[in-house]
Amino acid sequence: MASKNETHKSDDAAHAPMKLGALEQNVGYHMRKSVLAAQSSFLRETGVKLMTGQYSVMEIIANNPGRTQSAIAWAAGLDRSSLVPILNQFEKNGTIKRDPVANDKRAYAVSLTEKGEEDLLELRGKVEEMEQVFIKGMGARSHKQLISLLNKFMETL
Amino acid sequence: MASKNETHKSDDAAHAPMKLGALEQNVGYHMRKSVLAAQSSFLRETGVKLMTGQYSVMEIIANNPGRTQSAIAWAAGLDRSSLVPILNQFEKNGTIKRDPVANDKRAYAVSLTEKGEEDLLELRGKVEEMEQVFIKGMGARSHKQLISLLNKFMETL
DNA sequence: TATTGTTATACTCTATAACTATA
DNA sequence: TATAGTTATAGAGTATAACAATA
Repeated sequence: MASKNETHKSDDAAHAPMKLGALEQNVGYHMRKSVLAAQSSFLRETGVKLMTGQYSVMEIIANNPGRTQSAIAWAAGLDRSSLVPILNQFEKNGTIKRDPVANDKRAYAVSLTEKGEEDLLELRGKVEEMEQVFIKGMGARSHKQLISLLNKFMETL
Repeated sequence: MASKNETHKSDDAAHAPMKLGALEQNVGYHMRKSVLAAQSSFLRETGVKLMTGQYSVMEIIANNPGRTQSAIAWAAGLDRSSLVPILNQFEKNGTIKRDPVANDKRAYAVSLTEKGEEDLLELRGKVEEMEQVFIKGMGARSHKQLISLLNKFMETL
């Protein structure tokens, strides 16, 4: 940020009384704001600047070792082509490996390396620490309910 | 998307059985996925490709006419500099105008033009149509609760 | 000195289309 | 013909730093 008055942490007197109108009942607005706030909060607390979705991709690979890139992209909600640079970076870092698939020479079986497993453990620790802040802040019940309602929301799309 | 098997609308047999592991209890993952899904869903239904936050900025201006760019940026969760190209575009389209401020020659009082009001009305109609799909899909009670929980979530940050 | 708006710049994230090598 | 991965390319969307004008 270029100045200090633009974070939502401090509601500056000069800005605070802003009306939202129709935005107030708009799920998209609240979700977008929550995501942005959560991202900068995570960066602030952990110092880790996550490439959006990087952690998600790692968890998906960890939980589904040996799957193809297409399957991973699908699970992450990304295009095949969008996953390529992410996996290239991971491979370069020694986080993942691409093994040949038995009966299909076009595809790769993607999995975490040992280093990848270690990296994930560390990253997951930080993510879960953050999650605990949320859980304590809003209550375990609300936290659980929020996830449940987000899933319900996605089902309507 | 480059192929048809990567949308979450169709859960293709080849991809469907993917485990999420720790992601399952991760609010950020679910929020991010919801936002992405909602965006592409809005594009699919309305054909309107909204610059992220464009609608939000219009509503903020409409509900707080005459405020400065800094105040608007703050309310939208953006940096001052990030708002400039958005407002330039709006000004070029004849959506907003920048008037001088009485006692401060540095600042502009931003407001919608008549055309801007009309544009917003049309856009708001489409957004509210989409919102009705959500409300019908998940139930008015859950919809309201989701917004409430998102606000609660943001307070923890 | 501090603030408003702006510019210049750069980086992240994502997609589309076309290519290659297989199937 | 169709699919898996890749490349080349482009376009949002955002931020930081530095600047001119003004406070």
